[in-house]
Amino acid sequence: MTATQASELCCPPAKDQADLRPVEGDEADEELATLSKALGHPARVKIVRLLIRKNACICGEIVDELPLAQSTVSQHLKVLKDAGLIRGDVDGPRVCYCVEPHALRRLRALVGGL
Amino acid sequence: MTATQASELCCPPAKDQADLRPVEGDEADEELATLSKALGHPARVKIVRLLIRKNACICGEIVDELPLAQSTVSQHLKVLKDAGLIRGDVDGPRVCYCVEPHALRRLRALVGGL
DNA sequence: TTAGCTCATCGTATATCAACGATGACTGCC
DNA sequence: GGCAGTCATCGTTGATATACGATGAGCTAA
Repeated sequence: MTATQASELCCPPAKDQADLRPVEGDEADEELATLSKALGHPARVKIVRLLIRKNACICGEIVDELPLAQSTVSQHLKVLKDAGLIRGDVDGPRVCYCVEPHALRRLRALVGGL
Repeated sequence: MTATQASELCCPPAKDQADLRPVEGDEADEELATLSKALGHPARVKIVRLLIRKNACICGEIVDELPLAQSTVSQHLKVLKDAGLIRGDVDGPRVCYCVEPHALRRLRALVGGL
């Protein structure tokens, strides 16, 4: 791997433990709304896809892939992080972003529960 | 059925034809963002659930179920309708709302495609 | 026709979002 | 220490979103 490629710095194999929280009720509604809102912008959808496709991604790589300023991308990353959809691990001067697989599973469960 | 209950006025059995559109690419990203954005508010999640649970629903019933003004609910319904998630059929002085099953399936496919 | 009911739309106020450039914090290298 | 690179945050601007009351449009029944 090269220095400009994200690696296994973050994103551990993610032990698959079941999520036993209900997919209905007020809390589930809030959760689904929060996750949906985070995905409610094309740029953020693209970011999530990018992170999935490359498994992990340095912030700079994401900026290169999108027609947006670095500060704007950083803002979108913050929205996704606040929603729990992605994680950012500091790697020296860089930050390695990756998706939170359990959050994605949770979203699928909530949407499937509709 | 009583006058205050939604019936089979709208929501036909919905013939199950497969959706062949891709779950990736720019168009899919826009679509997922649009649908997600529409679900990105707790009140709208509750509305969708209500419509699913009752199969269909008169606008007034929805207003009764939510702690929001009628005009606000109407606005949320418009957002959901514009996103294609629900449909509203006029029934005399009332409007019968119901979910668009294919839109829900499409959302599941798009989220599943992540 | 009139009255009443249901719902959409308008107008408005406040809050949040989305985008950018500029700046600051932090790291690693010389 | 000083410098370059990477990314987050700040400050700002314009656009949307959210909520409400008030009003209007359309139907039904009297």
